[in-house]
Amino acid sequence: MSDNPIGAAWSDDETGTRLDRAEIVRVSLELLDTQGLDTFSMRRLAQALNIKSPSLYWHVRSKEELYDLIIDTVYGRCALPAQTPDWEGRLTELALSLRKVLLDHPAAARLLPGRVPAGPNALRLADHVVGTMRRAGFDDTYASYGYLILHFYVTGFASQEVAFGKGSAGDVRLADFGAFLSGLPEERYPDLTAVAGVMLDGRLTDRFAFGLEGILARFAREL
Amino acid sequence: MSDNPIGAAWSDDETGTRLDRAEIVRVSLELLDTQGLDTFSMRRLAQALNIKSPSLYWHVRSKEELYDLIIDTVYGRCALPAQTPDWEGRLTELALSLRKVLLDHPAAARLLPGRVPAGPNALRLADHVVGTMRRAGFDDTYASYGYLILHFYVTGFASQEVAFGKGSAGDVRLADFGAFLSGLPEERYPDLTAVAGVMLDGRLTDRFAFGLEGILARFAREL
DNA sequence: GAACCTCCCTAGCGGTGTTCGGGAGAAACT
DNA sequence: AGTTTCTCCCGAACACCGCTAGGGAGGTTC
Repeated sequence: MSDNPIGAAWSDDETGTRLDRAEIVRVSLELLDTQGLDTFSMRRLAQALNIKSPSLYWHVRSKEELYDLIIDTVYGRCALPAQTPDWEGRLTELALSLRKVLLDHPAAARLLPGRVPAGPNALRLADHVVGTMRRAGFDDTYASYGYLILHFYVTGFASQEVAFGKGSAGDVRLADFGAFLSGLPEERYPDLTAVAGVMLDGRLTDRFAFGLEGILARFAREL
Repeated sequence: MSDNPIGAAWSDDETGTRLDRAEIVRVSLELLDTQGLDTFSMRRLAQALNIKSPSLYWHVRSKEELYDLIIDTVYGRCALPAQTPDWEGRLTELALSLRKVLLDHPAAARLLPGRVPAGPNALRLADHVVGTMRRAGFDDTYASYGYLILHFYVTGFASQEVAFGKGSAGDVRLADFGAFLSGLPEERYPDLTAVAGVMLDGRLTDRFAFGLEGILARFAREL
């Protein structure tokens, strides 16, 4: 009956596809991307799935578990770079692409802090980082350093970025914050107000890469 | 009547002190430190203050505003380092002490991500960072780089740290996470499981300082 | 004495995550 | 074929949440 074009059309329009965790996460992410985190609730999610909210708890233990699933799905959208001997370049590429994925789903990125990334996709990513560093010559201690510091840096940076408001070009803009700083009393915050202007036109990608470069260079010194 | 020893004793025990925003924030922080963020609510806070929850809204516009006040109070506990020509040392000291302050109030630190630090204490800190870098010879662009990157790094790191659970010595322990990693299937995450052991005994302060060192060194190259 | 201001109250609205018990329908076993 | 079991969804309800409206007691100011 799935060959039936009518049935197929119906199942496309009316979400006749069987409901499972993957579908729940998919719709959740869609809802988060379009409506934001603040209005997200189990009842709204259920409504989007043509279901009542208690039914969700058959598939998911709690809202927290759902959040974990959502986050790991986002992690899964981050492609692992190809295996090249240039460990520094690979880690840079990985960090940049993970940040980009997180910024593509700012509402989901807000879920990140306060959560330990223990899903399969996050672990696969962690394993890749550790493996890259070990194969580059780092011992186990520094390899674990590398994973933790990079993880903290990327997720911390990204989650802070979304706090400043997302811009149109996929890059966060500091316009509002810059304007706010400009309006501060000059005598109390002389240096802040002085640099408020240049904060306006900053591309955070550059600053992210700048700090990342420093961290990786610090690791390179230990080789 | 405040001279009356009986009245004084009563006002000590029964919190007869006048209620203002500072007192509200003080009790909020106390509640957060002892009970955690998850059980914190306006009703519970009101109960701890011997009032009913609607009365809070006379002093505070919303729960979000209260959170802002709490966070800025925590920022206020971070002492600014003395003015020395060693900008790198000063910023290191500042970053370390800010992180320590945040980890001293883990529940409050969880409020940090998703929030722009616009309170007076946070701004004073920002001004100090920017001023330090400008006086060290950085131009306005790099000074604003410095503030943003350091802010993102410190707050991101700290808020991620509390997610991994706080240890007794004021330093976060990764014991649980390390044990979790050890239990993973070796064939799927070969490198992660291999380094799970050394993750156990890691002091996150060292890793925090390690990454910080790299970031600051990257800035030093631009001088 | 009247008007105002400060600060707290009761009552209640609309929402939340979550649990409980049940029930319809498909599947599996006897 | 009948019975049991399993899957998945539902209605009702609980306890709690942030927050608002309206009011009232007590002090301060004209």
